[in-house]
Parts: sequence; structure tokens; C-alpha cells
Amino acid sequence: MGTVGKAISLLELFTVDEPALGLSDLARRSGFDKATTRRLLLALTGHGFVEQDAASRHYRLGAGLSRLARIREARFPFLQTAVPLVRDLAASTAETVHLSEFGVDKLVTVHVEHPAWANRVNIDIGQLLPLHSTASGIAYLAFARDETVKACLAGSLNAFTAHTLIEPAAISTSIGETRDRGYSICDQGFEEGVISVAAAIRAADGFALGTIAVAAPKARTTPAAIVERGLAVMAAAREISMRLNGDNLQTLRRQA
Amino acid sequence: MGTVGKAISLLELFTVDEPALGLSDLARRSGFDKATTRRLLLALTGHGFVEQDAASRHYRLGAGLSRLARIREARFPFLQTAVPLVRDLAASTAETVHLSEFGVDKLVTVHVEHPAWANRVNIDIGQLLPLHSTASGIAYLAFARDETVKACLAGSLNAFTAHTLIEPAAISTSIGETRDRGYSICDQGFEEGVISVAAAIRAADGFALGTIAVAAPKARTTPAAIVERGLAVMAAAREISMRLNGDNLQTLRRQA
DNA sequence: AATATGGGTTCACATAATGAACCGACATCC
DNA sequence: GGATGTCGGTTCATTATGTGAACCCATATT
Repeated sequence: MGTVGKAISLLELFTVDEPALGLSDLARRSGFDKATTRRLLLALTGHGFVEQDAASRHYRLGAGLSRLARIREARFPFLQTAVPLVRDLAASTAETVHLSEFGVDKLVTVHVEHPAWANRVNIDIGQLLPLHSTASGIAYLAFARDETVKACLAGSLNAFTAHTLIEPAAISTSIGETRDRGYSICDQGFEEGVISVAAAIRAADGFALGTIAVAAPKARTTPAAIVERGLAVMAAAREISMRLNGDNLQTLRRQA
Repeated sequence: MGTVGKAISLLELFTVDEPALGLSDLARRSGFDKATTRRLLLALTGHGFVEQDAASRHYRLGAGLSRLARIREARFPFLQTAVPLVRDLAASTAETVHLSEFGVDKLVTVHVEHPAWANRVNIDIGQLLPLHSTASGIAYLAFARDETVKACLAGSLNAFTAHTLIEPAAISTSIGETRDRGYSICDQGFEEGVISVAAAIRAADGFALGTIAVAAPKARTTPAAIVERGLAVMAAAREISMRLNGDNLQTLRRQA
């Protein structure tokens, strides 16, 4: 791995649960030498990607990241556009609704709304979702470039539960059904006891760029509720896509 | 400069005005060789910090940055907390209000509200503000660590206009006045015809972590309006500081 | 008093980054 | 329509850059 890759993988050790880490800890988790880790951290702090707490000497993500992320958002207002609709959907379904954006080979959770239930599906911002074993992933693949789908099916397909589909043929079928239906259903493919529906949010070229999904404990989910949520999530995804593309969703097309 | 520094300075070439750039363009502006630039971009795309447009082959900031920035925000909800108060202030002053966070040696603009006026002060998200020649900068320095102030005064002090203070002694005086008054005033120190007031937003340890500021065309700004805005911006900064620190602002202290 | 862990530093060594020259593709221009 | 410029992207010998074992000091733990 190149040096910049190493630096970035240091950044990726920070999570919402562990937002600040010490030097030795970072070295241990990354597998890099302590001296290397520190040099990388120095380079990162020098550009504001990492900050060091004056008292505890622990490191955390820096303001430079916020800055770049906001420059990105200013050009492509995915969050501003989508969050209100995520909230609406969360209110009407009374279940966890999460919004994801595609990045490299996974979906990145960028926003979550949780219901008031004590028993609910909990998702953290920043969580990465695999493509083959989540409702969001399948919804994404249903409207992704063929190359993306191929690369996904050719990669390693982890079974997270006993219900996870891992045969490429089965996943392909699921993708086809999703394309016809307009939304995906994933029954405990990622976590035991969780059932989700999702729909793709699409760019002007017709390809998916992210997803919106509803995740609920299977125990209280009826078949009728699945359909109802599926239609709702599809409508929300369509509305977000239209707002992102200046209301001319009719131009959406899919190339073979 | 180390390799990761180079990679980051590539990212810093993207702005709200030029959110997508081609390979040759990036190489030219960064001063790196085209091959080097490309390798850096590959490393960055591999981790989702940069994305490449499939059609134009241009590069833009990627979803990985949004992800990390949101992880940071989840832990330290600066924007969520401050934005409502920025909006209130913008409504009551009917002038441009902007929010900044400290990063490395400058202030990073993280949010802006513009008034409806045609003649107004325009500020972009992501814009970097120097410490010595802006209302925000002086407000920050008034409650910054002594080391930070020293480093700033020892650095190069650009004169952006004929009004910019560049003698360390004069800046020190301005900082002292700001500390006593509670808010800073900057009369055309950064741009001709613009007058701004700002106040520091402070962390639990009493030191500044960012600022909130009102910027207006000098032509329509009366001395009375300055005082009024100064008090308002100070109140907003205080309220944001309190909300960030669980309402116990009374613990704020400044070490010598 | 002994031991473990933390953050941070040093320097001989080896890996990883560099850039001039190159390619093919597409515009533009007498 | 051939010459010219620019674009994105690639190659490979040269060299700068990053590496990590061993080290230091300070603070907990036992």
C-alpha cells in the first residue's frame, strides 16, 4: 500500500463510537509502526485532517475534512435535498430510515433517523454497507453500471447470517426482481432479525448514486407492511432523484 | 513535502467554484508531475476521497470525505448546534452571517447565511480566513492560546487592503480591545468596503474553537449598527458555546 | 522498587515515489 | 488534410522518501 493509502486508513479507524484514539492504539489497530503512525499523523494534522487534543494527547478527525466535505456538498446537495424526505419517511413508518451514498465498493451511511421505539434497528452514521447482502446494496445494484454489478459478484461474498444470499445467480435474480418491482427487500441478509426495504436514488444519467432504506425488527413486521414501506421508500427515492436533477426525472434512462 | 501532504494539497485545489478538475489541470496547479498527480489521485479514489466522472474523466471530491466529516460531526455537533443561531442572527441583522472553525492556522468557513439584498457581502463555504486581518480572526485570537497568538504574529502578515493592520503591536492592541469588549470590529481589513463584527465560540476549556461574524457593506453601516451587531453576535457566540458545553459556560476560564 | 504502558524521537537501511519520455485519441487550425 | 496542441494515461531507470527496531522520558500499576 502506498503512503497516502496508509494515511487514509488511519483516518478510517475513527468511528462515532471511538472518535478519539491515542498513538499506540492507532499504531496497533493499523498495524503500522509507531514511528510511521506518528509521521502520518503529523502530516495529517499539518493539513487539518486530524487534530490532537491538547490535554489527553489523543487524536481525532479535524476541521479540514469538514471543510472539504462541505465544498463537496455545496456542489452536490445530496444531504440537504434528501434529509427532509428521510425525516418524513421516518415519521410515517415509525421505523429506522437511513440514507446511503455509494463510495468505492460499498454504501456509506450518511444520515439516519431513528424511531422512538426502544426495540429498533440501530445504525450509525458512517457505517459501511456491503452491496450483496443489504436491501440498500441490492437496490443500488439494480440501477448500477454493469461493470459495478460484475465487480461485486466477482468479489468475495460474505455470509453475515444464515439467510445471506452468496451465490451470484441468486443475487442476480434478486437484483432483477428489484429492478422490476422498484424496491428491494432484504430478509435478515445482513443481521439476524432485521428486515429492510430500499430504493435507489438516481443521478441524471439514470444510474444509482445512493439509496434510501427502511429497516425494522422482523418480529413486528407484517407482509402488508413490507409492501407499504416498499412503495413509500420508492416514492421518496423518486422524489429525491427528481429534486437533485431539477425535476426532469423523465430523462432518466438506463443504458444496456 | 511528504507524499500524504501532496495528496492533501491536491484535494485542496477543489473549491465551490471549481468542483471538478482534469488531470493536466490538477498537475499544473499543484506543480506536481502528471504521473505523480495521477498516482496520488488513484490512491485517493481507492479510498473514496476523490471520484472520477465517468464521461468527462474529471475528478471531484468523493463520498469518503463526507463520511469522515459526518463521523466528526456526530461527536462534535458544531454545525447542528450553531446553524439555527446563525440563521436567527441573519434574520435579525439582514446581513451576511458566517460561521468559522479553526484549522491549522486559519479559520475555515463552515456555514453562511446571505441576506436578500442585491448588494451584500458574499462568502463561500470552505473559504479560509486569515487570523490577523478579519473580524473573525481577531475574535479568535482574543480567546486563543498564547502560543497560537505568538505564532500568528510571528508569521507573515499580508496587507489585503490599505486598512489592514500588519504591525504586531497594533494587532495585539486590537486583540486586547476585543477581549475587553467581547466582540471584534474589522473595518475593511480584508476587503475594501466591507465592515465586520465577530465573537469567539469557546470550548469547555475556555479557549476559542471558532467564531460567528456579521459582514456588511460599509456604505450602509452606521456606528450604532456596529454596536448593535456586536452585542448580537456576542450573545449568539455565548449561546452556541453554552449549548456545546452542556450549559455550564460558567466553568469557562482563561489561563494566563 | 519493579514493571508496563503511554507519547515521542533517532538513524541506518530499503522500499516506494519520481518525472522525462512516451502513447493514442481527440480538437483545432491554417 | 496534414500539422499542431492538448488531453488522459503509462513506462521504467533514478533517487528521494518512508521505514521500524531500539531508544528516551513520564506516568500508572503491582
